[in-house]
Amino acid sequence: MSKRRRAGTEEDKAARRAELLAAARSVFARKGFHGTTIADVARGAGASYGTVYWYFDSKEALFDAVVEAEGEALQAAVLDALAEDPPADPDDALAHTVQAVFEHFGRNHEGARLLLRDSSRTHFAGRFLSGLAAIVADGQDHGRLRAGPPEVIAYAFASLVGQFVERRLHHDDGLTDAEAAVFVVGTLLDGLRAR
Amino acid sequence: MSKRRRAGTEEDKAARRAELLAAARSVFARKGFHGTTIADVARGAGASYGTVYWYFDSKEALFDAVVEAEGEALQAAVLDALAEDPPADPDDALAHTVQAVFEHFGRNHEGARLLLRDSSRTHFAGRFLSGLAAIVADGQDHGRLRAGPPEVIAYAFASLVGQFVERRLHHDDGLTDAEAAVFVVGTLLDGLRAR
Amino acid sequence: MSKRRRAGTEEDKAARRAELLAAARSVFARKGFHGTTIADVARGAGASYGTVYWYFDSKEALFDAVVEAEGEALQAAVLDALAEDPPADPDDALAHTVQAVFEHFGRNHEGARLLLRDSSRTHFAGRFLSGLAAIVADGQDHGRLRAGPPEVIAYAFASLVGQFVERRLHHDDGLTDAEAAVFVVGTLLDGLRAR
Amino acid sequence: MSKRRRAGTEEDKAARRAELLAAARSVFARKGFHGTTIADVARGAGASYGTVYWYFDSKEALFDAVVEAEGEALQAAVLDALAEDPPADPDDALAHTVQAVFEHFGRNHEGARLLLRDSSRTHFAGRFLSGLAAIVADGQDHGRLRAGPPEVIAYAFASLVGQFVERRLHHDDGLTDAEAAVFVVGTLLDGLRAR
DNA sequence: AATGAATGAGGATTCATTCAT
DNA sequence: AATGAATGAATCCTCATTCAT
Repeated sequence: MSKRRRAGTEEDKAARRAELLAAARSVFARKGFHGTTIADVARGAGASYGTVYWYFDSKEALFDAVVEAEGEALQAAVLDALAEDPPADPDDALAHTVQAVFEHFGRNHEGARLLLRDSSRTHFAGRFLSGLAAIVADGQDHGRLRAGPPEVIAYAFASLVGQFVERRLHHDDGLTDAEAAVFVVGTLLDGLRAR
Repeated sequence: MSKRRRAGTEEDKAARRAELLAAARSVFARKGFHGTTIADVARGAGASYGTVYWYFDSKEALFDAVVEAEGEALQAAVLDALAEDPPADPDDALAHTVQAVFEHFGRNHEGARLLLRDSSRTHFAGRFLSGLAAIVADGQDHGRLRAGPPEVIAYAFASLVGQFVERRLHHDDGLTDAEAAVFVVGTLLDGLRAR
Repeated sequence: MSKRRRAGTEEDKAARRAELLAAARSVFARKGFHGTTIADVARGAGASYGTVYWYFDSKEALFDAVVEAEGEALQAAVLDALAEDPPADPDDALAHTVQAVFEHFGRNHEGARLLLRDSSRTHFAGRFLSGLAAIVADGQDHGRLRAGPPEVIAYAFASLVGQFVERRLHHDDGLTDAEAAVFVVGTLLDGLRAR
Repeated sequence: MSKRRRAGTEEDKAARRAELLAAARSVFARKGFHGTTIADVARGAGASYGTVYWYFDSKEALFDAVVEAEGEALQAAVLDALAEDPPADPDDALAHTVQAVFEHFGRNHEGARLLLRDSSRTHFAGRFLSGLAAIVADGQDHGRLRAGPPEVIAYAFASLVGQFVERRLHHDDGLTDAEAAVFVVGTLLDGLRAR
């Protein structure tokens, strides 16, 4: 009578987890953490109420897993982009990275929303910053970037990226994100290169 | 069990409202919209449960009133600062404004949190942006600011301000906000001024 | 500052009570007992919150007073009608009475609703029944009405009246209440007169 | 503190729903819609607070379900009675039907109260009237019933039934409902048959 | 007499989480 | 593994009533 799913090998288990994660991703992105109920997620995954708790300890843990995965996807996207079109010099790396992030989020609104709303919960920036700071430091050492605390500069770029992505999620008017991004980030870079 | 408060003249009423607002401000800043309960606010104001509803129609309305007040405080702070130390030329105005915002939030962490967390609810940025955009446009007309869409540039500054204020709320390490702000905003300005 | 009403002679006091009663009547008729709040009544009377409690002990007492007044108005209307057009013989009295009730409620929808909705609270019928039963008994003694318990017969008439008035409150289609009433009550009378 | 109930097969689920419905029926009948709390119902069913909401969407929905069931029970009772003792001729059908209703409610005070109090909420009459009107029309066509709008006549009978049932709920003095009903409805019928 | 602020006990509803099956 | 019924704490909001002024 009850719609049990197939018995389940190891892969099945992983697949089920992935389904739940996907459903959660979609709902969290759409409704935010507080607006999402476990029931939403279960329904979205075609799973049953308690199943969510078989795979995740709590709503919190589920959210964290979703954000974790999203962060990894972003990182992979950036690495891919850099591998495909390697930056010529250190401070080019900064521009390329930022560009890659914009592009990733341009293709992936759900991910963007996920990492940016409930930001007090995601601490997304943190993950991203150290990498960016390293790039900045490298640019300062070997490129033409002005001196200054790398984490602060990295934070500035991350902020611009985050906010411009968010901007795109809200109004679609005016110039594209991509264009806005190029302009603003370029301007900040110019400032850094100045003198 | 409970002592009734003085019945109240007009001033008393305003005072009571202010007390509730202050309590709400504090709790909302600390716990966010969802994390805050009406009971928290009432307790914080030394008032009784239903009293909150005598002064405000709903939790939502209370939150809006708090945010509204906070926005006005910010605006006043900026105007004061500009009046006290009038900018010499148009693109100085931009720097002064941004500086004033940083300083206001530096003195007023609660306000910062209020306007920045639950940002999807506050729509704080919106109010701020048009003013900033006007300043940018002016700087482009009469100052030395590079051409480019003023709203986008304004958005960039607002983003930096917002994120750096938020940054300060989280980690107190490294250089001061003020310093960070001066550095980053200065850098962006330099970029704008660059040829 | 506070909009005190004129100081108040005895008549003023009575007038105030009447205002409150009128407001209450209107609101209770429209929203029923549970749907009505003291605030509604106060607002309707242009009075202040606590004033209601100066004149009435409780919501319940207020409601009772309204119903009481309404019952008296009905009684007066019926007496008036009978005085103006005195029934020729005892079982005519029954028809006239019922007719008068219909007409009164036809002119006075609010009153009808008041006495008929929340009927478990109004016990309206009770007041009306004894009078009606007396008329029936008289009709049995001196008219052509069939034998049978007068209270039961009275109750039957009251029921028909009440329900047909209520019917009118709900749908305005088909034949008029007056017509329907004449028909049905006439039919019942015919039955009573039969053999 | 609380023992969880058996988890439940399909039948268990239906049984639980039935328990809740029964409890609700009893409480609603006793206290009316407004007087009933969800907690009352839960307690009455030996269930927990939220369980009510597992089976019903809202208090309103619960009430509707109760009324629905009650209406069906009445209908079934009438059909049974007519099947068991088929009316000889068309206007007998009217008497039998009315009689069956009286008897059903005589056995089932809770049901009566349910369908008659909060009547603005139950719209019970509506369901009943069309059937009755058909019977009346038939009686006019093939029986000895006087001409006149069938819905109005049906409404009259329904009113009498309803009010007499309600009467019995309030005072138990004098002659039985059954007797009263027979008398009054018989009288109305006599009127209809007259000439 | 009148006011209206203050109180606080409800009451409906939601939802994360548990657990028997 | 999976189900989904059961739980009950938590929360928003309403409103009759009181009472200091």
